[in-house]
Amino acid sequence: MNSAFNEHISVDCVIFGYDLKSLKVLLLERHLHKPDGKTLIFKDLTLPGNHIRNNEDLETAAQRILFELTGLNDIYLEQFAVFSDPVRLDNPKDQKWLSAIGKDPSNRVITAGFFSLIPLERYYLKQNGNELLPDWYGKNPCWHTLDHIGDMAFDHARILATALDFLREKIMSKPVIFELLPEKFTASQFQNLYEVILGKMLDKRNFRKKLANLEFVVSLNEKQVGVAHKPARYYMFSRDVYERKRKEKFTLIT
Amino acid sequence: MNSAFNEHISVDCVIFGYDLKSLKVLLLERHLHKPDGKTLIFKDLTLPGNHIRNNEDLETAAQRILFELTGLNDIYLEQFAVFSDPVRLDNPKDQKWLSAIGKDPSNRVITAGFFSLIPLERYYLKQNGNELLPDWYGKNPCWHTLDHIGDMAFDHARILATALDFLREKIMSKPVIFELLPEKFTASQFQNLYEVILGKMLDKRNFRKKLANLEFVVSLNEKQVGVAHKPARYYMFSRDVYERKRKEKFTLIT
DNA sequence: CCTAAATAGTGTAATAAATACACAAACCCA
DNA sequence: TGGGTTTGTGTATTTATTACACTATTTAGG
Repeated sequence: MNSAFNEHISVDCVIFGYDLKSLKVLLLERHLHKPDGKTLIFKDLTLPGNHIRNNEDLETAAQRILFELTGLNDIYLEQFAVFSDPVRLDNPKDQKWLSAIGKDPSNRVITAGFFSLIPLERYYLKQNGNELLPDWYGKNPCWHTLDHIGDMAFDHARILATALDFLREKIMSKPVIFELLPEKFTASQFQNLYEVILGKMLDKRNFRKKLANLEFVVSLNEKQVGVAHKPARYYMFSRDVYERKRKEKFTLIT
Repeated sequence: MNSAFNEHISVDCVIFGYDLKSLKVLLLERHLHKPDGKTLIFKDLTLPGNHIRNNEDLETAAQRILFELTGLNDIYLEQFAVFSDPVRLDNPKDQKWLSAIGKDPSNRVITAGFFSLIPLERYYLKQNGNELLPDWYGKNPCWHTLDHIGDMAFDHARILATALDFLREKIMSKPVIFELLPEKFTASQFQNLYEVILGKMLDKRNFRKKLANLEFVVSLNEKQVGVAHKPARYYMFSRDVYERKRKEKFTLIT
């Protein structure tokens, strides 16, 4: 048991964030240059990922990657699927790229997809404090909105799509949505986040009625200041209350 | 790309069945004998599993195992988790066993857990038709109820427990429960299956009211015959109706 | 043939949640 | 002080949820 990389297994992280307007995902750039090191053959996007080490499990590997990229180590992380198509690395451009970086392009790699939710404000804090490598080994990490993402490496577009489906289902049954929000948030920000994830508008009054029934979303005696409109009340999520009050609903099937 | 086994990755199948009384899981026996081939060192239970082949993905490998074991190839199968603890094979008895069967006990193996639901009647049809190997290479496959399962190999007890949690969640949101029932079933059989999976009793009248509102569970004009009590009406699941009528409920969080 | 044993099948009243829908209130800025 | 902007609220209707107890239909057995 050592800490060398296991060449057969990798993890890829789909890291979501919310900037109070839209849902974002953190992606890296991949560049393939001609041997002269200058002429660009192609450029596309990848999910942050890496092979696992022989002494770590999948979750630990994903945590490692997240920490390297965001400086954060207490963020929401969950494995959501494994991608094991025997030909998942077999596109010509991916084969070229593997050869170029000195890997055996015929080596089979299976990857576990991890799903992570991060409060963007915490990322920006690290970034503004210069705690993050500005261009991360030339891979230039950037937050992308989900509607115009360019070409992606390997099967990463599929992994991303699967993660998004997973997110949509998850927010309906587990209180994970709060992992994307700042500690205190307004009802509108909360509603908007549901709307951007689900891709549909929700009725404001009915939404707030449901919100009022969520005992674990507690309303603070604090309002927005300095906004050019009626200031909104802040709410926060209480995990304590959630754990105590979660309802064991029996629903047959929905 | 060839069909040799990949020594790094395996799949393990948690195969559930329902005999109209209780929930069962299909397990194999593992025996370790002294080199004399007679004295038994230990005997325990394993989930059916195997390494994947280099030319198949995880799902295909799981299907292969299921087919070998049940003769069925159109049954419900879903990956539910990956087990990647670096020390998952490191219990002394497992190490001994790996050595005894000629494997390198220090080789790391990651396994994907698959979750399968099979209508027991179909299994018994195959079995009674002598289409199944009676003792399956000495591993004596048997359906076990979940309350008294003995010692299990590797981390298989944990995999099984995780699968059971997964099942409990899944039946509340997707129509998978019908995969365990015969084609036609009575309301009581249906309710009992929920009860044994969830481990709690449900109110009969309320259950039937919900059942009546499930448009995709259609009531047949057919009753039990030959039972020593009032014969019950049969129902069946209509996947067609389900696909057309499934409700897109918005629930915030439950 | 009558009875017992077993399970099926049904209704109501009270409470809680879901839906559709429109206008006044509070703040900043110019 | 008026205009722009976003917050925050209520009602009526329909639909689901819960708690709860008795009659009906069949076979088996004396």
